[in-house]
Amino acid sequence: MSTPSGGGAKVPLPRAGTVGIKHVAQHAGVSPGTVSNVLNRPERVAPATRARVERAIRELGFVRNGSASTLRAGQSSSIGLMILDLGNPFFTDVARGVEDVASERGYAVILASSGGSHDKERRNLTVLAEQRVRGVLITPVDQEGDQAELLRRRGVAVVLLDHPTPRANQCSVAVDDVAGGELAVGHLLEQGARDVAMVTGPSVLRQCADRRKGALRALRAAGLGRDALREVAVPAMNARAGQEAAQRLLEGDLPDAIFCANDLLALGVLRVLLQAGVKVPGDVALIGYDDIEFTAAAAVPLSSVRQPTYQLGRIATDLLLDECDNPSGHAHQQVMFQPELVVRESSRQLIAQPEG
Amino acid sequence: MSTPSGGGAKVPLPRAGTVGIKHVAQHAGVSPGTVSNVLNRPERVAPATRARVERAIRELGFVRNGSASTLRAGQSSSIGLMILDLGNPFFTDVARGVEDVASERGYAVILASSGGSHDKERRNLTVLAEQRVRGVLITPVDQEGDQAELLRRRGVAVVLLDHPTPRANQCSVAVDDVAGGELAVGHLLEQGARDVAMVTGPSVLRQCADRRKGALRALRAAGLGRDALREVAVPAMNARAGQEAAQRLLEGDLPDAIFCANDLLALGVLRVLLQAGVKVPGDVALIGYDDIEFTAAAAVPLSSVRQPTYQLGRIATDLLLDECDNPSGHAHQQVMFQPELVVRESSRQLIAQPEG
DNA sequence: CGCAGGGGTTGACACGTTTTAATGACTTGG
DNA sequence: CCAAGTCATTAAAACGTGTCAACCCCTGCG
Repeated sequence: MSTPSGGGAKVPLPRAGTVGIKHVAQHAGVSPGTVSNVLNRPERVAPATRARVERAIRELGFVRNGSASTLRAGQSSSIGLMILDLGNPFFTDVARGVEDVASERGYAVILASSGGSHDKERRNLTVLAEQRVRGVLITPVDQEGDQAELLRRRGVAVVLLDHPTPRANQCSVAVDDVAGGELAVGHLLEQGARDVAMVTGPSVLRQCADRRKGALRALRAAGLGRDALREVAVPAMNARAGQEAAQRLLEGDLPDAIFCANDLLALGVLRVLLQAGVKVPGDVALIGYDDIEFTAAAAVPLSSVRQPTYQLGRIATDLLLDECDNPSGHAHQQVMFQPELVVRESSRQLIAQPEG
Repeated sequence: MSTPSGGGAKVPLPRAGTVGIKHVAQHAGVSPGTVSNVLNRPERVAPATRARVERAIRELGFVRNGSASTLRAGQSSSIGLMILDLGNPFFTDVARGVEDVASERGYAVILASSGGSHDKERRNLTVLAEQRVRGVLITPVDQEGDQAELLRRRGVAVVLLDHPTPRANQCSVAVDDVAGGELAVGHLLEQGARDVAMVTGPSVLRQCADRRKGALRALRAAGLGRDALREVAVPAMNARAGQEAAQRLLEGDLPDAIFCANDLLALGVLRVLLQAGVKVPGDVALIGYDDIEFTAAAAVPLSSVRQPTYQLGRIATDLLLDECDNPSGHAHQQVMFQPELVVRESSRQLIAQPEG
């Protein structure tokens, strides 16, 4: 009974993994169509038949061939998620939000990271397009190339993630980085800083450009010119790059305060400053961006700008799947969150200092 | 010329994204077989023909249908990577190694995270199996269920990642966690600790169990019984869980030293201890595990146990792809790395203390 | 001039699933 | 007891690509 090879096997079972719907059908004594029904509309199959088919599936170790389903259906039931950097907790938090919602709504997520490279972005998007994903969530490397536009023309739903757009023909979810930059630097100025440095990543990254714009705006509001902002650009957005930036700053006169375009940079900067005997915030105030989990546990608890990270992922995915499930009746939305200043020890001082 | 709808379109072009090899063939005035050749064996096609086809591909915005290819080929050219926790830098570092090698060798990576849940692990593996991935790299949730075994039976190559195996019928890449636990606790004892606590995650996790085993071994070697080890088990392996563990420890007498099963836990513990006014390492020595980037920048630079993370990913992927590309002539290997103790401030003291 | 050989191209089929229209069995009401 | 349904199941036709044997045409050699 339990020997699958027993029943007059007209179709011999090749290596496992090649068991198809037909084999199951034969084993259960039904037609392939019925097996398909068991898999996709179980309620249309008589209970007895269904049980027989399900047993055959178990016994043969059948696994549905997703390629064939997708081919037949014309589209898969997965979405692509393209982020900038796997090593940045900001993005992995976003990814958690995406996965949770997708899973709730019966979609699988294909996660890919561009690492900030146009080339990798393009290659990964090609793979996603070939997989006929239902839609794509993307944090683009920059405004230009606009790979996303190509996808949208091909009928793939696209939602921009952590990237606002003025265009009304697509969804986007973002946090106001200009406001965030203004918050951060405004706070530093309030604390008495007059000579502010900004450590920033590649200027093609919108996040960097916008946060810088906000920083300049804060300076202007305080009656300072843009020369008041010393800029240190590094080629990446991780702690190592932050260390490099700090070393460069140590070569000259130190500023009053440093605004880092993200927390990873800030952690790197902090480390080098402390090693060099610079007191934070005594000698230099420091603030980062993203408020990742580790900032609170840093050598000096780091001030930062908080974003609704997990929510960002959730909402973007909701928008995307709404568009997928109901392409015609979908109204594109551009969602913009406001960031929140989180003040910790690293930037508390200056004017308050004289007392001690 | 440039109007695709121009040439006596027998096959009308439906919505973009539905452009198939046939449309391209017609547009270029060749047969579908030739287009396929251009895509897969360009050298067999005459240069002039190839150019014509490539132009048609560009003009029509053709994108190969991966499902159809995979269906026809019987297997895809992607591999699955199943990790325990997206939020742990250890795993994202591993993932970087995997992606780099896979990309070098022409494979795509489908990244999935089980989050330590059997259920999610099983669901994700099912998706991977349905996608007919060439192979799977997996850090299993625990030894039991052995979902990986099922995959292997179905003819999918499987390499265990960060998980050793005694079985000779499969590849595995791991770091000796027992040795790591012994290193960590041995170090704490050398520093004069006598009352050691271990903060650990779910005991089903092999990493936790092995590191604990190593810890006990170190105690035994020092002539101490296993009661010398106070254990605090928390349900997750992140900073929040670490905070919870520290709060529990604060309710009773504090130990001399704390060994955390990973750095995220250690960062959480550190934070709560410092907030409670406990001096680290003055009152309590602390050591973590994994040596993630943030440990060095922590409030008190954290001692840890370093693993060759990126290499782990690279080597595992090499093994997997060797097996995929040459299934018959492949010799299974069980690779085991040795961890390395990294001593920083958080565990330096005790016996040296009396001097100051 | 005829023929062998080979490079270039073609056409048809197979991959495994889903779907649709049609078939068969079985129930119900007249 | 038959007609008209209802419900469960089936057979066959797609989806888009890759492969393979067959075919055509041109060149070079006898």
